[in-house]
Amino acid sequence: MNYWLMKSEPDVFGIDHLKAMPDQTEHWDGVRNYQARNMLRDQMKLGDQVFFYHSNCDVPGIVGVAEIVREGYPDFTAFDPGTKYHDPKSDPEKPRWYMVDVRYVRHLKRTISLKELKDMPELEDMPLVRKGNRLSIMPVSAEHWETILSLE
DNA sequence: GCCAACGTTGGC
DNA sequence: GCCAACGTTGGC
Repeated sequence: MNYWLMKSEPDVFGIDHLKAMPDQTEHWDGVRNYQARNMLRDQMKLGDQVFFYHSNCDVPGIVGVAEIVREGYPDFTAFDPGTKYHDPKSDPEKPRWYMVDVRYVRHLKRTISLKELKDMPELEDMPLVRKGNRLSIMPVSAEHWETILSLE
């Protein structure tokens, strides 16, 4: 079992949106970064646990837990000329972008803010708190996962 | 709204 | 293959 962190802007698609979806499940579309794509396509496995992170908001931080319920498959929004995620270079025969399906598990009892995470010496190796890291999907070690949950 | 950090693009 | 220009992310 692997652990992950996935960022989303609550104004666009927050954890409450996920919870409100049918089956509390949604496909995680729109990732247009190769490093993140490789994780979606190759590494995320059924049952993997995910921290749901809110970015670009008043209090950026981890707000809940989700899990992977479908492994990587082509991100069809790349094929749709009508959407902002359209990428003419992604060919349905040879898709460039991938996504997974994610299901809501629970809210944390409280938001664990980015600031709080940055203040934890145990988490200084976490990519999330390192300067300039803009990846929207990143792996979380089992140790960091437990440390973060212990803050709840 | 600003801007640092980073990724991508494309001319050469 | 280099690198300048440009676009995006995301904290503040």
